[in-house]
Amino acid sequence: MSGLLKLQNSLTGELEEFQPLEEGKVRFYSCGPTVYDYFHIGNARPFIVFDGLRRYLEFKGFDVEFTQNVTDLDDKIINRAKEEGLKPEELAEKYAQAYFEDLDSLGVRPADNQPRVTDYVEDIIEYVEALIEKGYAYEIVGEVFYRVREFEDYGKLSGRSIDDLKSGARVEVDVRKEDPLDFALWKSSTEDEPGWDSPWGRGRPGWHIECSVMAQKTLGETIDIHAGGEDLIFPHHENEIAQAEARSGKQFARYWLHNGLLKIEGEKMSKSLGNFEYARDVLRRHDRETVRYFYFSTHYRKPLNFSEKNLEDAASAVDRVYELLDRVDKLDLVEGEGEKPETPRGEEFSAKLRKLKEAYEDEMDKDFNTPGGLGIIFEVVKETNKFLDEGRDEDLVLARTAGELIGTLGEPLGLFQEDREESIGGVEEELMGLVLELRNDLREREEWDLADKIREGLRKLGIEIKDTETGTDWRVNN
RNA sequence: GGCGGCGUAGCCAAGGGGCCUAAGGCAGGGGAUUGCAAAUCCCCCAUCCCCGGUUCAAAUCCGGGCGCCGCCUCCA
Repeated sequence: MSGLLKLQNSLTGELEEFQPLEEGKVRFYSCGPTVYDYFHIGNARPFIVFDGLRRYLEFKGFDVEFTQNVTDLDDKIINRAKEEGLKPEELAEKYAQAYFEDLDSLGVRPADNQPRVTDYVEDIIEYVEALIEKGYAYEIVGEVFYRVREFEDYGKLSGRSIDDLKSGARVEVDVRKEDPLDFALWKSSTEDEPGWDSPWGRGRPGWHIECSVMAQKTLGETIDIHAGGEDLIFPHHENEIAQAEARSGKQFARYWLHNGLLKIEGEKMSKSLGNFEYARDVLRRHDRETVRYFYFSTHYRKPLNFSEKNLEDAASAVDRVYELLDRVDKLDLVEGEGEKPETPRGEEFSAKLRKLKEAYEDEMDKDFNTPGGLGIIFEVVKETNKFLDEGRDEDLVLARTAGELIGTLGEPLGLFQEDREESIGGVEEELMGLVLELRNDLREREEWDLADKIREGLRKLGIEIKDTETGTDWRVNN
């Protein structure tokens, strides 16, 4: 019987035990991108982190239905399309494609539902009509606004009152609105802007409505988890709550989760500041597991500083695990043998593995504490190395159990899942075999100078070799 | 100005009243192993931002500083 997962709920500000509305089934919505550009490495944080949480929920045995929207209709898209000389829908399609590619490169599993705003315009119109009917929205010459004062709980997520907001408001006042804080549900479109016919004339949805609609359409009126970057708390998520709860009269999302922002040189990474780097560019320098490790090495709610040094450290850390996994593979252990330890040291090792697995879950259950979980994985690595250093006996197969455990514990993080066997293949592969064979002949004759010269030469070519009890291994460094 | 958060080793980062004589990773130093490397193992490397207070006991709670960050405007 595993423990209960606890999550820090932004709505209550407390660490709460996670219980889905329906036993065993989790309805999970995470804010997706507006596809007007490639996403940057800061945008990637929620994608990776909540992909991780989704996987961990499954690890815990939940059936998870996961929705992540694609906002393919927005003013930013319209503006960007003009710059690139494309139609808005062409531009959106281009970057939606890129988004899926980049997610795949990052090892993010596709969501179960990936609704696009343009497919939900009819639903949005109906939704807005319902809000008008209930008195939560009003039309002014072709535009519809949400009546913030009408929604009693307005501000409950971001912890502010309407009056606080007004005093600090930097919003330019639209004189037509009843209240400066009222926000657009529907905007009118000019001839050259994308538009749909509606009861209020030709227009398009406002900024926040799409998430409420698509979340509820795909997952139901009350969802379990709603997640996104902490910069979305206000106004985006606050407005989503206002729309959704006004319409359904029910709680919209039971657990609100927010990830901390990625910083670069101490400042938030953002498109408007221009201090960002595209995820796809980072992936040219670092492999996906390095990038994932980097994100999971800090708790998801905390700010995280992006730097090349941090990524390099992450790469070294990931390598340490693969060294061990590789070491286990090289043992050529037979499948299906040795489930039960036969020696005292085997017993002991086995018991340690069981304890570490529990410890991992204990850590991860504390608000998805991935740094804690990673710490445990490294303890498995150390224990297994020690176990192997002690020598070979009939319990050696337990090393395979340990290797599998690392795969199991790494799965929610999308780490340690790769088969890192180098196979550059073909002639090169055979050439390497020949070179190493020759070098080993030299070593046998104790012609160290020549053997070392070969090693050094290979190193300069980016090929690292190491001599082990079982032969000489090599790998290409990028 | 309002609201929220953060400050732990050279760097990254868990811990959140006693099991902390503070996990884990990276880097560094010493040792074992090795022909030498690499990998691995062992050892070393932190008065937990400052000042007060509560308590038998505080990195952990409270108060006050100082510093940093986010939101209040499109933003993950």
